[in-house]
Amino acid sequence: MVDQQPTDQIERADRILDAAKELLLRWGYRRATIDEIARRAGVGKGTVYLHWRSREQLFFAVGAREAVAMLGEVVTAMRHDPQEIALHRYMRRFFLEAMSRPVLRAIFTRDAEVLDRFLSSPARRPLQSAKLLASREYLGVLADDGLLRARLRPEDLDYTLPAVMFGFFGIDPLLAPEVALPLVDKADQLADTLRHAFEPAKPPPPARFATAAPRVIAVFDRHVDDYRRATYGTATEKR
Amino acid sequence: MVDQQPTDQIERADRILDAAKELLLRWGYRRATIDEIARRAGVGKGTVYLHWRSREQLFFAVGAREAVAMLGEVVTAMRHDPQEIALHRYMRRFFLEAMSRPVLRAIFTRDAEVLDRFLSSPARRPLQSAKLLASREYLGVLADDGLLRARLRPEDLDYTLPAVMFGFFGIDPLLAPEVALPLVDKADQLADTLRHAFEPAKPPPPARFATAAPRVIAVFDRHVDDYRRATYGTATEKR
DNA sequence: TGATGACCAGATTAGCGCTTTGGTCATCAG
DNA sequence: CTGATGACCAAAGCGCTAATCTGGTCATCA
Repeated sequence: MVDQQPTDQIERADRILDAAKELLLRWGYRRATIDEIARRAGVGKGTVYLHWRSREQLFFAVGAREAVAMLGEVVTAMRHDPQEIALHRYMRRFFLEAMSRPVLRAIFTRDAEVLDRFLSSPARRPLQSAKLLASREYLGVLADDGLLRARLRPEDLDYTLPAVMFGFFGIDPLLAPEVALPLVDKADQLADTLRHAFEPAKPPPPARFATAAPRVIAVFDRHVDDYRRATYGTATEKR
Repeated sequence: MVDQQPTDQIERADRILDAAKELLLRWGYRRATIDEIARRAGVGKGTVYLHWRSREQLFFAVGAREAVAMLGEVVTAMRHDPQEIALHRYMRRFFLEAMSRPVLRAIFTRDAEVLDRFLSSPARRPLQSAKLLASREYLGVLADDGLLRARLRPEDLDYTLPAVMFGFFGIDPLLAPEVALPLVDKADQLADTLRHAFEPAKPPPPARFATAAPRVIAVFDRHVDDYRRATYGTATEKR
């Protein structure tokens, strides 16, 4: 921990992030101005720039904070039941969590109404990266412990897994309304698809999950830290 | 066959469609004007409207003609080797064919540069419909002949299959350049994914494909007819 | 010393003629 | 008489300018 931030700084950052999130969801990225965000957070505009380098970074932080919350749920579930580390279980939860959080849903469904030009902003990329979805380290642990299909190398998933996930996140507006499914059913379909496509045909013994779980959890804990730093960490950084 | 069109009418329609396709690919939907299309096809503007009700319908016909060509290849392959009717083989070919034909590639990758506001035109929908992708009838035949995974009903695929396909068609611009794959490798990944996700774990005996092939081919022949009619058929229809 | 908001340049929007274009139909050629 | 045409029209699109807004800075202040 190099530069732990004082609590009141974190609190102020949270107030600003709350205001930014609120305005983002109500008015969309374009109309959520720094002036209005600062006003609602009860701080001066300059103060916002004491926390984040730019408007883009501020909104990235909004997403990063949501990612922290989501991954927190994921890790909690994994601690409670090691089988949750299975790719299809993780992705099922990821899908449900992401779709239930308006900010993350906007990001993962690429909602142009909400995100507007933030969609094509480089600052958004880390929020949709392979790291957030399923990092190499995570997939490496699964592969090492026989939790992926035989002859499936982790790098095969670099292309294929994002393709499938992107499909499930984005397909809705393209389907006729009569094909609509409850969210949970979509998540189940996704889980089924991933399990058959990428996991061993016969379910691995529970012991194998127990073995792998600590390492998986360590990986995710690290990711959570990364995103938490990205949320608050720019304030004291040098330019 | 109610109103078979004279050959010279078909030829003229093809000339117009050629010009429309050329301009669509070179200039994009927005700038491909009816005037210029008519000029290049060597006909008066009014003549275009003797074939299609509107500009949108004309461009739909451009896509429908491509679909006919693509499905023609598919059917030919199926006649040559009954195993081609397998979902993963069909979709592999579909993906490769669609990605190799500029018009279809623009449609399936939702290329905004080329399609512009044709993207949100209702006339485009039948070109991306479940029918073109994998009709209920086709999936029904597969299910009846044991070519789908046990306990997988065709209607389960209504949502899931388009989701996966859409993902593979659309993921490219979202991935880091270093993850880029040759087209054929993407098609192979897609085929692998679909086979494991939706087909029986042990490959069905060849005889089963031979049995099912004629019915599958009949289904596709019907779809080809539908799209062919959609390509040329509006000329003599009443308003 | 940390917070602020007046300030500025550059980007965005609104207003407004001018041009382009999808679609029609009176006219004409064969 | 039939099928093809292009002049024509309303409406949408475009380019231009002036006026407004907003991200980001920094001198000033509590």
